[in-house]
Amino acid sequence: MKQRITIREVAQEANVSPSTVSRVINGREADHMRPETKQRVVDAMQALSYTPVKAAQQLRRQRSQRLGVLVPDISNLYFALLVRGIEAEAFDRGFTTLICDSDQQLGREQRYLEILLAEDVDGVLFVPTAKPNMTALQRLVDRGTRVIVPDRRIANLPYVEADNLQASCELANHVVDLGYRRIAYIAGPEGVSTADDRLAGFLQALKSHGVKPAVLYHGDFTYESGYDCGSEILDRDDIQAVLTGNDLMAFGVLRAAEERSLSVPKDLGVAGFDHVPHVPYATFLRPELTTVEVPVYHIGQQATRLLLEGSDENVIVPTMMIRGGTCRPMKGSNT
Amino acid sequence: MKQRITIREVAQEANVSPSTVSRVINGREADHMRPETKQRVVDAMQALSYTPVKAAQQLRRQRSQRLGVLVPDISNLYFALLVRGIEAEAFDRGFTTLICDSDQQLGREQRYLEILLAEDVDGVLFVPTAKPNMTALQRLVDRGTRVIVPDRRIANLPYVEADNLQASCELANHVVDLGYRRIAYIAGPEGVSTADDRLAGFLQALKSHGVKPAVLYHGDFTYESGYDCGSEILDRDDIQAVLTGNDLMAFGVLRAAEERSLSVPKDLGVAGFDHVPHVPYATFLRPELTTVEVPVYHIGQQATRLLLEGSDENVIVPTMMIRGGTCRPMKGSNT
DNA sequence: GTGAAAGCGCTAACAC
DNA sequence: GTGTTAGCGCTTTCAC
Repeated sequence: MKQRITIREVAQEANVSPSTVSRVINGREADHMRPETKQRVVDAMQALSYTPVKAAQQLRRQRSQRLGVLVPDISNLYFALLVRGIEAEAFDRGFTTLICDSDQQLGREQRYLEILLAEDVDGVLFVPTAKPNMTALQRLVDRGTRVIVPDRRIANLPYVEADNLQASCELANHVVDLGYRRIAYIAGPEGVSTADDRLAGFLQALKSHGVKPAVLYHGDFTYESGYDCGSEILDRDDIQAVLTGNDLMAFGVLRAAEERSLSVPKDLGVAGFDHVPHVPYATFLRPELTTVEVPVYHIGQQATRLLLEGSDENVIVPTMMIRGGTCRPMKGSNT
Repeated sequence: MKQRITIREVAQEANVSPSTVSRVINGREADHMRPETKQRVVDAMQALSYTPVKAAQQLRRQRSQRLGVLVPDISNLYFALLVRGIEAEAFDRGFTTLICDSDQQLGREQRYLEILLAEDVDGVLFVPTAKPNMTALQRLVDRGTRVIVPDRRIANLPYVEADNLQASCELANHVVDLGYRRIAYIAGPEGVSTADDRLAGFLQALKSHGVKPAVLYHGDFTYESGYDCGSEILDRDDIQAVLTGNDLMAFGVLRAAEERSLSVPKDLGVAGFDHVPHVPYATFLRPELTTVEVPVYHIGQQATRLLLEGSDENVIVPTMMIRGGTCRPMKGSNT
């Protein structure tokens, strides 16, 4: 267990003072440093394979070059892709990311917000589970930590999200245009902006066509809730199409349809939202789902960029409608 | 932007010295602390909603209570589940995790190993992309950082993995028992122990039955490589079954089969390995795949446990064979 | 039982 | 241009 190399030893090796080494580390050669001095330092660092100790830098600088990321479930592909977008952008800008998984539990979420506070992160990307815990969040904000909300809207925090309302509206329009009239909807959990917006878009589209929603359920974005609500809906026996707040619930509906020997889309129309399983093998899903693609990776990148650039603006990213394996861009998606 | 609360202010508020506060923070009341003193401190911490600054603790203690996790791709469900297992176990033990995504690039992997060194993590869970970068790794080990390898074997580092060889062998036996004889295999990338072991198990099984592998390809665990190799294999027109090193490549083969109007399993047998898409909607994959379930989440937990308990033993976890929606435990899986 | 004091490794005034 | 010095917030001997 080798002893750790400090800035002093590098200084000694290079025959300079610690501050000079520090200047090199921090690219402070702008203050007219003699090139040969710098070279000596660089060589010494190399020779000793020196790496500055982050904790010491952090303590001194009062900045960590570290971002906190708090998501409900990282093994949910939706969030995994979001995290990858964040991570990629942060890495490019020399930041590391502290990724935290609240596992959908408010207790853990709260605990993690406290940890992020103690960890002294320079910024936080926070995707709340449901109703976020405001007190813990407030303490972060009060300390001057910038917080941004990817894929959601809460409180007065800046956000980056897809235009869920608009996209959901277009999707519903499409379904009505296809001739479906007795349409059921399974929304996501109330209070989550993505769920609320998608529901609102659906309702708006139907209203504009003078069609009344046949029945409305609230699920919780899980496969199981889609299956449960779907089962109840299909037992009514008069529904022509079911739309859902996300793809996972739509899969639950498909399962319920299959159990009733309903063929999709012949006997029943089904549409989801978010197009998460855009992994290659999604092409093997039978039947293929009509849905809207939400560019989560891009949302992650964008949010990180805004966070690090200190911008406070809100951003809406474009979506794409997916049907029968073909995509057509939606309004405003020429970016 | 409120000013950060320090241990001194807590001390002042509680009318004690900083050292006493520190003793409370670190549960040092074992050194016979007067209960009322402790209470005063606790109250003061509460009142000021004080959180110790991690960087300072870390600098002083020379330990970070932080684990580094380096994986090839976190949006790959396989690794996402692994990471969740790690994260859950670490969280329970009061450790935070620094999750790093090498994006399959050796350069990034190297860079991240250096970052983890500087971050002063107490341990590293490292899933190398392919041939790991030994120099960077060595520096970590030399510094006394414990490194464990989940789901893989490299160098002389302790590891936790499934018995890929045994499971692959049983799977291949099953396929032969079903009557298939002209069997092709698409292995994962050479040098990755999971890929090598699965290939070895396959070969061993066939040998024991006196069956010669019809043809052997090496893919790289991606869907595309499965599709490419699968296409070439199926163009030969004499293959009865294709086995692959992981599920993703098997999906590529399914796609190739579909394009040739081959029905699975009627015209062609296909089996994968790892059973990653065990999300609910995997039940909608058509056709359903025969495969082996690798308990990655559990591997992550186990590895973290061993890492934190300072154990150097290697662990093999049991697997499960999946066919037609039913599971039967494999040899030794009574754990 | 509790306090005083000395740093952990680094950066940033301020000297010179 | 480069060195000296004083901490960042905490833990941990060592006193008493």
